[in-house]
Amino acid sequence: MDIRINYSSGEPICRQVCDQIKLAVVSGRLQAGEKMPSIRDLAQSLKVNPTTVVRIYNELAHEGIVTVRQGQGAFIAEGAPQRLSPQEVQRVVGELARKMLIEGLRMGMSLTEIIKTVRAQYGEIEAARPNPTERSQKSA
Amino acid sequence: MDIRINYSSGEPICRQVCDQIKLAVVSGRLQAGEKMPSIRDLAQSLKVNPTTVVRIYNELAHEGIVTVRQGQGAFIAEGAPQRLSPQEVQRVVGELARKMLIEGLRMGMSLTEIIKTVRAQYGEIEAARPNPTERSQKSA
Amino acid sequence: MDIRINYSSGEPICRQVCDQIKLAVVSGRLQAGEKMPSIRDLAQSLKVNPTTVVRIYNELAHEGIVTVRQGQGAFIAEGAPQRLSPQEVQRVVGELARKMLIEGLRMGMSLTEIIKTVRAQYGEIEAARPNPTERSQKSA
Amino acid sequence: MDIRINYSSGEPICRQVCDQIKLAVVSGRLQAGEKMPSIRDLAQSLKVNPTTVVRIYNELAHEGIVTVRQGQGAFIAEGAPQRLSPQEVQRVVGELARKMLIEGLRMGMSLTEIIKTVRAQYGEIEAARPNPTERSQKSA
DNA sequence: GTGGTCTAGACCACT
DNA sequence: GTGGTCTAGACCACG
Repeated sequence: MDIRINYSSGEPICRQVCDQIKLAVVSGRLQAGEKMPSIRDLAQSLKVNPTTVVRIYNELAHEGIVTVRQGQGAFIAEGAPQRLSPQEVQRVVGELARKMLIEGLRMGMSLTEIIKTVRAQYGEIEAARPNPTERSQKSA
Repeated sequence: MDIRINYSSGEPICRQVCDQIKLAVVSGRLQAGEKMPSIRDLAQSLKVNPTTVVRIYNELAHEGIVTVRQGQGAFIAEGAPQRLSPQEVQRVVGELARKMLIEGLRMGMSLTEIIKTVRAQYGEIEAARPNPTERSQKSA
Repeated sequence: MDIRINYSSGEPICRQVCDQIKLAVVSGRLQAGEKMPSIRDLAQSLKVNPTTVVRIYNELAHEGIVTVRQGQGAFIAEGAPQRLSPQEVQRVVGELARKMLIEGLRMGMSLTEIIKTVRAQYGEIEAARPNPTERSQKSA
Repeated sequence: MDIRINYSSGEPICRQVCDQIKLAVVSGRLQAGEKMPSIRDLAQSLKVNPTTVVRIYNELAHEGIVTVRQGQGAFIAEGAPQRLSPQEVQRVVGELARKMLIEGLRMGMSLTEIIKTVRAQYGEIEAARPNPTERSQKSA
């Protein structure tokens, strides 16, 4: 799964792990229907308490990212189509955008530079996406 | 000061206030050298605990945004509030951009829509900025 | 708060408590903005573990029923307008309706009787609603 | 048998299957005396663990919906599957109605809309019922 | 004082 | 085996 935890960042472990799993889903590294490690296995590999993983899977299930099947395990959910209303989506992303802008502008970046950074991050997410049909192409 | 607190967002109050003060600085509403309200005044106007304001001023001082002069109060710092190296700036903003992208993409937005949202938020920030060509006007 | 827990029903404690709080909210017994008991207090009065109450408040916050303010406590949320899309609402209620119908029909009730039961339950919820302006009227 | 399992709803599989069999009984698709599939057949067609089917038949037998005859298999029970007193029936359905109402009202639906949803669900159940005037037709 | 997170370990239901 | 819930108690951040 390649999840890395920064124990000294102050950010809660469960948030870190959730974010990395979300990223893996968005970038396509985790495909819909794919089975997640069991709570006990993931807890062991991350060296955290099983109940912490329980919370992680719970939160992801709440957000519609994984679905949990009793006795079988957790699985990446099939495309979660619009659980939230479009206004909510807009509001959530708008808030994150504002936060990013405040920090960037405060530290002297221009809007253009910030958007360039956004595009660069998007490129990284896309680059992580497995492209099974064109694996050998490097700079397409 | 026009600081608005969202008590129900789950985001710590001190963080909200810090962010809005930073925003006021980058948008030019607060000019270098300007005096900040006293701790007890700000606490009263924001209806928060004075110790919370203490923490806010401490954090802002730590980030180089205000300077506290013993017995005189807190002032917006003169120097550019840019303590971090360009790489650090890039890293911080990049991280915020990634979080925004992950949420937006996950909820079905395209890169184009997300960037549109960023521009819209930037517009709102700019709208709050006092018009630089009419600096000398006091009560416009 | 008048919350009663049935320890032998097999239904999880947190679900029971959540349901009763939701009921109190829709019936108006708990008003928007009202303060909930602190985690420790509620835990003590319900004689459950504080972490169980943490889970309860967490879930209610996730559903937009309460808002939690760090260091201040939990409060009934101001009217949560349409967090879910109308289709989701329809789906959720439809599922609950179907379940009720299956049980009722299986046990020999007619659609008419079932709907009568629904109306009766609605009456009970309404009856529990505090009516501050017409308190003395009995059978209005 | 036309049983559909929603693996991602979080509801236990055994409960889902039980409910659908009950539904088939009340809607007349399964007639009294009719033979149920063998445990291993049903397990295979539903792609679930045989022990899950064992539990399902046990639960249905316990509720008086099927009767298990040693060495012959399970059959839909002859007598009306009404074990509970009218008061009990009222209580069970009332509880389900209340839960439905709480969710619906909380999400902004009116009583009228909720009852409309109930009728719509009833319509779907009726649509699945084989036409009683054409009972003798086998392959209609 | 408030809630948030994490650990540790128990017991249960489901597959 | 799987996840779900609950208890017990620690430590931290926020107000």
